[in-house]
Amino acid sequence: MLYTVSEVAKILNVAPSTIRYYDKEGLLPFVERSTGGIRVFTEADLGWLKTISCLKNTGMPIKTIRLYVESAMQGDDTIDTRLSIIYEQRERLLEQMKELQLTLDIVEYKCWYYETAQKAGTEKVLNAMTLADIPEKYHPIIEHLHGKAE
Amino acid sequence: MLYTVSEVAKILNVAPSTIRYYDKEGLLPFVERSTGGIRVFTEADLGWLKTISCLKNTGMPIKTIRLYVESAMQGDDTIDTRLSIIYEQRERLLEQMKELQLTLDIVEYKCWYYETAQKAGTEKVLNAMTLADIPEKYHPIIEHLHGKAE
DNA sequence: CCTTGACTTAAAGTTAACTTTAAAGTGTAG
DNA sequence: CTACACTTTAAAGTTAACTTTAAGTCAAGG
Repeated sequence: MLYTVSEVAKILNVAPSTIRYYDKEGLLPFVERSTGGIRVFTEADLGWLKTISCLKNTGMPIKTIRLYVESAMQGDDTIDTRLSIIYEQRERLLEQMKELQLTLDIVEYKCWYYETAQKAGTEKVLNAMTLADIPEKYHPIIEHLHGKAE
Repeated sequence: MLYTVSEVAKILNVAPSTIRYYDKEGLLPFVERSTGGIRVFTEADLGWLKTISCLKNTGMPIKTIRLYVESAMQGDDTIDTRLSIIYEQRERLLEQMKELQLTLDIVEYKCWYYETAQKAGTEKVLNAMTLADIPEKYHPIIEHLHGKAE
């Protein structure tokens, strides 16, 4: 199965211009061209693009992705380089997981907060509460924010 | 306890100019000034800033944060608005969690891939492998990428 | 009082990641 | 063979989120 730029773009849910931009930035050195100069994507290319898309969506800058892809093109001499890029990315992902979890905790507290305010029709009921009135699972996050609940 | 711009910046691990930029963009309407016009942050302001920082770090655009903060300043009439902003953010966070988990799965597979290549000194051993030679836990991710392993 | 370091603003500059535009070429269906 | 949708490129434009600069103001120690 072979794909055009637009088909690949549709699968990855991005604009065709984005794919061309990635190519121009050296992220897709493996993509071949037809005799007329048109990009032809293979199934394997699509696998690469899915990986690239994931790395980009979780914050790896394009320059770093290029370094990784270029290394992979150069073969066995660059295994160490690629392994260390991947290790670093794993660290960053675990960091991001933690940040995401903290934000989710805050957001779930806010959900409870505004649902309570909505039922009462006012935030006053919440300002009047002490810690004892607030479900225990929200206590750590309130402590984290450390000021009054908003 | 009161704080200056630089102190707050240090606590949140950002540049002081970033805090001033957030203020200019209307993210900090609650921050008061000294008679001389210098920003004075309270403990409660810091709580706000931690929330804002989390929302921003998990991809909420500054315009949306402003909408949320401005609503909070307007009191009880905006409880519905704020609740829906928070619900939407929760959706986005759960989406991000999924994307992050997928990327982490890919990255862990790559760790195994390059560690194996490193031990052998070449990627050839991996190209020669069939699915049966690869630990089962990586099968779903290989299927997701669908092309050959890189 | 004066120095010094941190604060203030407005405005311009930077960077990353695209997107748009324009002009031209490709490939396929009728 | 021609029409037409889709592809190509280079170059310019856009947007978000800061950062830097410049010119000035504030506040605490000596």
